[in-house]
Amino acid sequence: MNKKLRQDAIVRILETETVSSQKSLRKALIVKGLSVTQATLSRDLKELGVIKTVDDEGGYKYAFRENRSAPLFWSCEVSGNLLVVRTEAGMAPAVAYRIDEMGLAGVLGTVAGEDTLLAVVAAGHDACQVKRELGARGGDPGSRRDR
Amino acid sequence: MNKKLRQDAIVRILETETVSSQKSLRKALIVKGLSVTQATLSRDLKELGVIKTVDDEGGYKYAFRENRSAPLFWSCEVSGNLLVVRTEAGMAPAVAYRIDEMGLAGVLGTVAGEDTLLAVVAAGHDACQVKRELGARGGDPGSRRDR
DNA sequence: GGAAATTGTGAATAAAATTGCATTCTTCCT
DNA sequence: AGGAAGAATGCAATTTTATTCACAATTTCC
Repeated sequence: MNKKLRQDAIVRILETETVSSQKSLRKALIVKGLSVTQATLSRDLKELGVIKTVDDEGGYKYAFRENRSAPLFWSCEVSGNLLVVRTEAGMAPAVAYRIDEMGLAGVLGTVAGEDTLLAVVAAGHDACQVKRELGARGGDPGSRRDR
Repeated sequence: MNKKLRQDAIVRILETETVSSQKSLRKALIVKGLSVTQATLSRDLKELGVIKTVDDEGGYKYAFRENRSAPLFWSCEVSGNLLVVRTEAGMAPAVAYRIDEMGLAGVLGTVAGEDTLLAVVAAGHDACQVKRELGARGGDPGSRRDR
């Protein structure tokens, strides 16, 4: 029952050392007292989303899958004819710009603070519908998950 | 000497189809009239920065390496005690925020427009040095290159 | 122009990764 | 506790990928 433990160790190793094969990763784990077969590593790496990439100039190197297309914003709530969109600190203006660019039907305009922006929905348009539109194009699927 | 041609074909194939092994990629190429060996594919893929990732739930899939950590800004020039940083449209405030966060020695503060920001360098500090510091942490290495 | 280096490629082979299967642990239920 | 169901893992076989070697084609330099 040391799967979690082992995978954590793998993450730590990949974060610090440069590993270019499952064989050498296995060696590194054994040093840490974790004995596994290469087969298990293959499964672990797949599970962890670890991929073999090209190390600038030369060899291969295991690394984490890039934060798959980072979400544009963190959340979006409706209040009356307003959409309240929360973003990463400092990103609100940029996100507002993006939303403007989208040209979503029903969005009259946006105003951005630092980490929050408001999008004003035109009368006769359903703010919730707009929210859905927006969500489909870049909302955070689930909560934050980086590495 | 159809290397370029072949690699272009590979790119096109990977963009449209889902490929999970070099063998099947080879088959796809042969269909297009391009005959190559797996060995060459291995080399091409490495060269193109194509990696084997995990296709959401289940199998493997070849894909392009993520735009390796997109550059924070496009350019940065020095004028006297000012750094003029150009960014993607709408991103200047966000980038300014990031630069503030970095806490670079010698940067007194930043002012952001839409796609340009100024960083004011304190007297007694070398703006060029600051620029270098900054460049090391997110400038665009060469020009834009997405896919 | 021609020798020398560089580049591109396939065939063969080595190395690495994945998978099927059997076995061992874990959980959960009754 | 007893035991079934499921998860985890090793081992072995297989598949897939990377690399080595040899040579042909191309480019680069006198």
